[in-house]
Amino acid sequence: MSHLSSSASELTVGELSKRSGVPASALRFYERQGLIHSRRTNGNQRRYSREVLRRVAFIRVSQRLGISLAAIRCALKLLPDGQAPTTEEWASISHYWQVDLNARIAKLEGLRDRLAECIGCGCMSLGTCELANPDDVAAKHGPGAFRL
Amino acid sequence: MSHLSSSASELTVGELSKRSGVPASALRFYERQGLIHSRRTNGNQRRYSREVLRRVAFIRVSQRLGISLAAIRCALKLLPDGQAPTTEEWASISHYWQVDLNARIAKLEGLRDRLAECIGCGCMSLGTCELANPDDVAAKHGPGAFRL
DNA sequence: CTCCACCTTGCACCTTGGTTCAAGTCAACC
DNA sequence: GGTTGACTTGAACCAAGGTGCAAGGTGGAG
Repeated sequence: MSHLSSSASELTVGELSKRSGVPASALRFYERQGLIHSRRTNGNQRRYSREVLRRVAFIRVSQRLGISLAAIRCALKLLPDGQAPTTEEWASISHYWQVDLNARIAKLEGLRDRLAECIGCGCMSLGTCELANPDDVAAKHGPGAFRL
Repeated sequence: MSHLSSSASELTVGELSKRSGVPASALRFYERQGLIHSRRTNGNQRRYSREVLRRVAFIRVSQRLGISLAAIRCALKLLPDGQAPTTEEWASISHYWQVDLNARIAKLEGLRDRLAECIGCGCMSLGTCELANPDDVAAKHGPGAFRL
């Protein structure tokens, strides 16, 4: 057996790193940001419970979808304390992520279509072009995705 | 007449800022990044030729499409020295931007669809989920056609 | 008890796209 | 020539999402 048991009920940060594929520095960062939590040993070392593994998986999947850590933190706050999401909770949060993805897709499609028009008109005239004059000034505030 | 002529053939940074709607600090930044250029007066002040106005418009439209300044700089390097893009050149560059937009849209759609599958399966299991394994690492040596 | 791998902390640094500030200079008008 | 607003520079700072390092502490095996 190895030196820090790999079958213990709790994980060290290094073990969590290996098993999740996430660098330990990132895990410490997530903890500072309040996305995951750990217990401390007498000697001040982190010990993670097994459900944190699922929590980290959730975080990485969400990030891969382009969700910010701030929004992920908001989502995780909706879950029971320190628990990994159940299947139903995961499905419910994923629904928000889907709405967000669809909104981003729609936005890009809108831009693409306006660009197509714009190529035809060759405008670039700063006063008249829709692309040059972003009307939707409000679109850039808050933690973006996830305004509940 | 105002203090710095607003009808001169060259523009000061403040005039360019007002006419383009881009903060002077951003214009200086673009110049440091090599996206726009200026002549200097004896007293070391910037003077922009009028075509820079169109160049800045091009930059802002491109940014609005989600193109990075680095990519915009590459695009602008394809143009004649210090000239604003002609209509044809603008159309030709815009085609690249369209390809880029379509690629981003396709990527988001792929993620959305995989998320939809994933919600059904409730996997989150780190070893088998496609969303959790961006590089297809797990897909190769798994039990065959089993996906998700 | 020793050894050594692993852990702890804080701090500095990276990228992108800028903003803000302080100190000093230029140019136009009177 | 003097006033005043616009201009110049570098440096510091912001957000996000981390990485890397140095100095020192922990903990399990032998």
